[in-house]
Amino acid sequence: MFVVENLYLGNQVKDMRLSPTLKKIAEQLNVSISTVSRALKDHPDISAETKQKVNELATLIEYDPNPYAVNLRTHNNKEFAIVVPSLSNFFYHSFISSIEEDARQQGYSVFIYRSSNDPQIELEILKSCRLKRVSGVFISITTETKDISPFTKLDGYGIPVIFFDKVPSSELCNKICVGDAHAASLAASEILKKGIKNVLGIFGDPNMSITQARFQKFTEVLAAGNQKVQLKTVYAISSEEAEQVALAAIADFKGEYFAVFCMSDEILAGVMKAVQRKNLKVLKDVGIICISDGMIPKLFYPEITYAETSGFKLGKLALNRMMRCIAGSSFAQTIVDESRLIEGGSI
Amino acid sequence: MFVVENLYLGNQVKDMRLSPTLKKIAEQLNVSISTVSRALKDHPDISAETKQKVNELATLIEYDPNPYAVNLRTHNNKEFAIVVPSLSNFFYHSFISSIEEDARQQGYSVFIYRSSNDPQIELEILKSCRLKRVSGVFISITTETKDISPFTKLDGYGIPVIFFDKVPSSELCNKICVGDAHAASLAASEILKKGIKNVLGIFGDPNMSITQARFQKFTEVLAAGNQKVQLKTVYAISSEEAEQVALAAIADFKGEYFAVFCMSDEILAGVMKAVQRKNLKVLKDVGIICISDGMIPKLFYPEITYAETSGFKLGKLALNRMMRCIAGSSFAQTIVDESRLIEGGSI
DNA sequence: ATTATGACCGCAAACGTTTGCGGTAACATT
DNA sequence: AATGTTACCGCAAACGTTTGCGGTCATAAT
Repeated sequence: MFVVENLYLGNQVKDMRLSPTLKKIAEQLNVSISTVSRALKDHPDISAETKQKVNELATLIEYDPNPYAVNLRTHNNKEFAIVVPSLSNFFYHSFISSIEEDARQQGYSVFIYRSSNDPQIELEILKSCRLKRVSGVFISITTETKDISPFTKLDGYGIPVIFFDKVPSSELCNKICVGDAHAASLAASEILKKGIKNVLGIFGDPNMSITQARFQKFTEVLAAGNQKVQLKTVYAISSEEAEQVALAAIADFKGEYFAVFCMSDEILAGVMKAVQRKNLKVLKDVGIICISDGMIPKLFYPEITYAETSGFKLGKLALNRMMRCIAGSSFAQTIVDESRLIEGGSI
Repeated sequence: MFVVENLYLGNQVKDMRLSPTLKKIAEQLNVSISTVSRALKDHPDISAETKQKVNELATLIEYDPNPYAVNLRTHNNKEFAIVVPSLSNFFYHSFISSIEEDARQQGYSVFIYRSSNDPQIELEILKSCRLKRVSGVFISITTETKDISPFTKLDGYGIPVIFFDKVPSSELCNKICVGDAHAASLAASEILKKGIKNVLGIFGDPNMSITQARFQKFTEVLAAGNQKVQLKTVYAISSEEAEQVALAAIADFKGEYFAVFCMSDEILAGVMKAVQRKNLKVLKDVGIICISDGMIPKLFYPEITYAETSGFKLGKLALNRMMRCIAGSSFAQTIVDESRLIEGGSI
């Protein structure tokens, strides 16, 4: 690391304090502040002539209302908060990206908060949201979050809370989630369709509801098929563990064809490393299928077939729901985004 | 997608308006608002007894100052803005993550804005930052941004602007950037060290300064080596293009060993697809080296050797610099984070 | 000539803080 | 007894808006 110190910037601290205000416009034009305020919002009480004068001066000096003053009066700002356990995850990125895009178009800004999967931090963040009187909160809760009363409390304050991805089990809240069961069943069906005999299913943290849902449906669909499939399931809570599991399986199956189902990108990453390490040819030596947002699967050749869980789509759905809530809807809705199978040629 | 409508939430809109304020505490305790305000900030003028009463009631009714009122008075909020061209990029994620982490600890919140690489949107975002009177802005500018006066204007308003990653060429601003030249030279040196004869260098958009810096240094170092290396350089502006280029090269070299230098993750992704498609063994048949944040290289086996550009480290540096600016530093500093080589066994 | 009707505009309070300044009482100092 | 200190506290203005209400004119209706 190296540093270059450059020229002195001088003290041109043109203080914020002298930024354009209604008062300044009013003084300039010899009218009252209220008149200026009303003129700018095209109030019928103000004459066309005055409106014009005001607007001209306003654009000239680049007037813009002070959002803090406005909020103080109206209790109405245009800010959303998105709270996620972690940012190192492509799914959240696309979700955030999706929200940000639409929100900006509607004049909203978005705060990003990261709970680090710590319920304590999550609470602090919620508090911050309450204090800031954000217009709404999108949140994917931590795996440890048990008590959802802080969220309903926020809702009670008039701040809609939309849960997404990691959602509480309660039905008295707005939830937008990935169709875990559906995605798992898509993958399982695909395996059945290909008539594969040996299957290794690798799943994530068994304590997470998402894992349970995927596990349950995957095994169920596979069992319900009218073919005899040999299924082995394992939990792996990290990429490395997944790699180990896969290596062991490769040794076990000694040359026999088998398919691996990876519940998540993380697991897929580990599995693919094992596959490459053992120099197996995907599709020919081993079949791979996973549930993913779609970024990682596209890094390999052949691309990995996956049941898509689109953060982008989820974002659109969530914002939509949020807007309805703000508009006054008071139903608790659970929206499940069913996924579709994206064929990549890996199975 | 399917939807479940659930129970009616009722009209428990416990309006924000009746949230705890200084006034309410004051009335309860029969003291003045100023006394409450001062008691809460441990002002010496207030007696220990009063302080205690106030604090007790305050925590009881969960008082927290209204940030809008505070800002209106003090012109001082605790919010940073991060502006990036796109969010679909691991580097920015780790940068954001890094900033968010430290910022939160210091009581700051962070806004995320995405310019979509559109200078027009970028301007709007800057305006929004000005209106919100954020405490500081971290920005990676669009590739089209020519005029940096809007940024210096912000600085003039007392809002420090820290450029990162994609930075303007002007030296009158605070810049934190990746050591492009250094990273490129690390990669080139590694290639020389391994005594590789044939090299394919794939670079991104030739109009970007980052590309130019990397290209220039890479070729320079390679040429300066005292070995004869056969270097071919190509620009590829997408993952797909990179794949095509690599496929062509593989055909060209027909079995001869060569190394590929990938300027970015995107290019690496394309190249790796070509390698897998042609069933080449990395390290044995072909050497790979790249510049990366480190996520993608770790998805392969062997892991790809890369010169690290750490968004995480950059974030720390940037926040550090920001704090200094807020504290009053008025030097324009350019900080370059030199990268280090992470050996992955791919070359 | 008086009254009603609009059209247009300003007063002032309120939102919830912060803070300079001034005030009061009690106590210590001459 | 007059003065100086000290410890505590409140007044009021200010930050920049929004908005109900009332006011002033000129013009139209009676």
